[in-house]
Amino acid sequence: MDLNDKQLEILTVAEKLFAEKGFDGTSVRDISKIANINVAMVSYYFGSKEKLLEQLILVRIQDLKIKLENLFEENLNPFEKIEKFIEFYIQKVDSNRHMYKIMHFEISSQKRALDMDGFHQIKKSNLSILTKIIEEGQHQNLFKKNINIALITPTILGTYFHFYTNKYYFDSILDFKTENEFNNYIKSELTQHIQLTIKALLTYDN
Amino acid sequence: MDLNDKQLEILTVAEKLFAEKGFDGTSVRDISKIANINVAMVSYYFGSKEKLLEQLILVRIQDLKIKLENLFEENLNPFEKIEKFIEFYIQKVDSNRHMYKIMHFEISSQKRALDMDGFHQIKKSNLSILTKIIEEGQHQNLFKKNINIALITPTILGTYFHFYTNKYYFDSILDFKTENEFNNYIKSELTQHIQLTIKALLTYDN
DNA sequence: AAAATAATTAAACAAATGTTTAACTTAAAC
DNA sequence: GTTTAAGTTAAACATTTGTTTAATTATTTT
Repeated sequence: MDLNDKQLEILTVAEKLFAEKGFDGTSVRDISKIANINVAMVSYYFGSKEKLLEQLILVRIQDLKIKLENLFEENLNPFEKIEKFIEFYIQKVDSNRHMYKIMHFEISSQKRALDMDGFHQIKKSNLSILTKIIEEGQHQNLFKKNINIALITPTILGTYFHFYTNKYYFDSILDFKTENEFNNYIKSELTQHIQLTIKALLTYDN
Repeated sequence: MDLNDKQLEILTVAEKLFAEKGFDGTSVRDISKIANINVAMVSYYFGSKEKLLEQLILVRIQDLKIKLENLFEENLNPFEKIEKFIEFYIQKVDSNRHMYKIMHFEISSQKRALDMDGFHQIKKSNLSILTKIIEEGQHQNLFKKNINIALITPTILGTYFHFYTNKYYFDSILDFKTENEFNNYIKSELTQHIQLTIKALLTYDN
C-alpha cells in the first residue's frame, strides 16, 4: 500500500465528495473532473469505484489510530485524564470529519459489505483506555461506582456528530457567520460542554 | 395532501429503503418491486423520485410534531419534567428512526436542496420547551446557573443516534442476540443513561 | 348501460452510470 | 538510443437510471 501523489489526490477528492454527497451520490466522473484526471484513471489505479472506497477507508484508518495510551501513563488525576481524553478524541475525530461521516453512513447502510473491522478495533481500543481511566477514578473514590462505560462514547461522539451533522441548524440558532466561527465553537464551547457533561455524569449520585 | 392506501404504502416502502440504502442508493425500481407496483406508478402519483422524497418528509413531519407543551403544564418538579421530556423525545425519535436517518443524511448532504424548515421549526419548538423547564429549575435553585441549553439537545439526540447508527458495534460489545434486545436496551438503559447524564449536567458545579 | 375518469401496464426513451478498450505519450531501464 | 513499462487519453461498451408514452383495464359518474 504505497500510493503516489496522484493516487492520494484522487483519494482526497473522493473523500470530500463521498462525505458531501454520499458514495452513491458521487459519480466517478464527478471525482475525475475535480481531481483533473481522466475517468479511466480511477479504474486504472484502484480497480473500481468500490475498491477506491475500500482503499480510502484502509488508508485513513491508519490516521485514526490515536495514541491515547500514553495519556494514561501521564501524571494527571482522573479528572484531568478524562478532560484530555475527550479533548484529543474530539480533535482527532474533527480533523477526520469526512472519513467519519462516510464511515458512519456506510456502517449503518445495507448496501455495501465493507470490512469495518479496523474501525471497530479502534473503537474497542479507545474504549479500553477510557475504562482504565474511569476505573482509576473509581478506586480513588472520585467517580461513582455504577457507571455504564459503554455508553460514555456515544455521548462524547454522538454530541459532536449531532452538532456537526446539524451544522446549518446551529449556524442559525447560534448565529455563526463564518465557517471559522463554527469550527472554533467546536474546539472551545462544544468540547468544554462534553467534558463537563462526562465529568458530571461520572460524579453524579442519583 | 390526502393520500390513498397505495400511495401511503409506496411512501412506507420508500422510507425504509431510503433509510437503509440512502436516497441515491435506492432506485425507483427497487421501491416498485417491494411495493408490488409498476415503476410508472411513482411518477404517476408523485411526479418524480425527488418529489416522492419531499412528500415523504412533508407527511412524516406531521407525526414528529410532538405535543410536549402539556408536559410543561403538568404538576411535576423540574427533575421529573426533564426525565419525561427525554423519555418522550427518545421514544418519538426512536419510533421514527427511518425518517430521522433520512433527514440527518439529507440535511448534511450537499446534493439536494430540500425544504427543511418544518424540521428546524420542530427542533426550535422543542428547544423552547426545554428552555422553559430548565429556567424553572434554575429559579428553584435546583439547576445551576450557567447552562448552555442549545447543547443539551445534541447530547440527548446525539447519544441516541450514535447508538442506533453503530448498532452492529453495540450488538457485539453488549452481546445482543436479537433485534428486540437492542430495542429494549434503548427503551431502558440508554434512555436512563441520557436522563442521568442531563440531570447530572444540570446540577454539576465545576 | 354509456361515458368519463382513474389506475395500471409493458415498452420505449434519453441520459447517466461504472468500466474497458485500444491508441498514444511519457518516463524508466537497459 | 532502443526497448520496456507506466501513465494518460478519448471513445466505446453494456447497464442502470428516472421518466414518458400509449395502450389497456378498473372504477366511478352520469
